[in-house]
Amino acid sequence: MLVLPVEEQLKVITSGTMQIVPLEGLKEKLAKGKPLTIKLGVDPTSPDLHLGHAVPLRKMRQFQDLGHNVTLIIGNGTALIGDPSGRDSTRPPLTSEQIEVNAQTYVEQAMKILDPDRTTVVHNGDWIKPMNLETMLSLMSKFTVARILEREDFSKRYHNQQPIALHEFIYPVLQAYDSVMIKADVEMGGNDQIFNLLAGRDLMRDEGMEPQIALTMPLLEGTDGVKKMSKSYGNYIGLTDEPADMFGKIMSIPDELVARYYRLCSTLSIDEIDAIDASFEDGTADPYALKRALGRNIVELYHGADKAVQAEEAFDALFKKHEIPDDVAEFSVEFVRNDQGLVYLPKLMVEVKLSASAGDARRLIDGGGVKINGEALAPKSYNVDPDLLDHAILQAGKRRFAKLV
RNA sequence: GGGGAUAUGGCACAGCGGCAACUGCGGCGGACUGUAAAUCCGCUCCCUCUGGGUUCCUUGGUUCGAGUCCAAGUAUCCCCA
Repeated sequence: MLVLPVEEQLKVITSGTMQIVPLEGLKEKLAKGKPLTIKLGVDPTSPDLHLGHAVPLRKMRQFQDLGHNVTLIIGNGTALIGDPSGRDSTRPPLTSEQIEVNAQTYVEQAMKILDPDRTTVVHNGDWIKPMNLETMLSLMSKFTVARILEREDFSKRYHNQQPIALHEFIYPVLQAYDSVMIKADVEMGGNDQIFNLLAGRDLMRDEGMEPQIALTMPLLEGTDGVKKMSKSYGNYIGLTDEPADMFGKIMSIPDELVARYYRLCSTLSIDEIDAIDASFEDGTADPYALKRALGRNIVELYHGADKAVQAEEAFDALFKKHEIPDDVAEFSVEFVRNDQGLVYLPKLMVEVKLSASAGDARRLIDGGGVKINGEALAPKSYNVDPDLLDHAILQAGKRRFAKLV
């Protein structure tokens, strides 16, 4: 299976990667001609994966396609700490049950990208939880506080006078220990993981093993085009997002990000991606067409070809023709009439989840952002005739709908 | 263990004792568009609202009135041990 020469493999492996430390070491490992063990550790802190999580997963898939093996480490042990990487505050702890549930959905979603036949899934709680204090202390003695404090996220928190809890310091130590346990050849991670990955190298060397190669992928920017994709920023594209939603979110990324998304998220070949890159470079690219094609590609990857076509059609209907989508969420509500027999709309909008509060709904109406059956409401028209609302479709802004039944 | 500093709405940063609280970012809505970017306008604690209610770490106190003053507590950071 492993027939490709080292240089050919490197072309695939280096596409889109941020750092490979050290590159020479990777070449040496590849030159042995044996399948390597590629490690990715994941903390099941959130049950939903997004395209940002998919970036390293896709790189792993490329490794698999080159004939290498992947070990996915479910961090049910390390999750007790919560990875401080890139964080500006301590993570809230999770319960074991939450972690189990999250881990399961994580693997389910990851397998949309990975090749299950070449993937091994292990739980680091298996060796972390039974660890005794002696082993623990011996591990911790291999790292110094100054070294750990070098990390940007820690030193930043330190200088910003934000708290760092003691247990957060041992996260990199435990992650490094995982590499020892599974004898990783390459550990992957987001670029914010570089410190943890290098800690793995140190510890492996300490244990007399050949140190792993650290390979990092860039952090994918979210739909706002600025901040890294993250659920808490609300700029994420979830792997389980509905096809139409996923397509729409991809369409809303800034043009500058299209080439990058192709590189990090699409299934196109390296050559095709290089060509797209080049077209952006020399200004011959058609960003709109390329973005649509990107949307199709990504939706197809996670939902299949049929859904991708439907998603694109639904997008056109909604945003080019301004049609009301046919899968609007339905609500059966009782109309509460006032003395004049009218219905107070703001309250109703809260009930059908179009608005967070009545006051918010009132402001939306005043701003001209509320429509009933496609008709915009005049400012201050908070009380409406119930006949108008009968089986009506309410719309808040451009994309939020609710159907009354 | 001793000394000092800080604590304001999603974030950042203001706030002579009369404030639902300056400003920036973010977010939402509208116009323009390719649901992009840029630009312009409006909104951004809750409430059927020309008004009412509840806020500025917590609890007490001073005061006609406190985010603003006092006391205690809590949390974080800094210096010393």
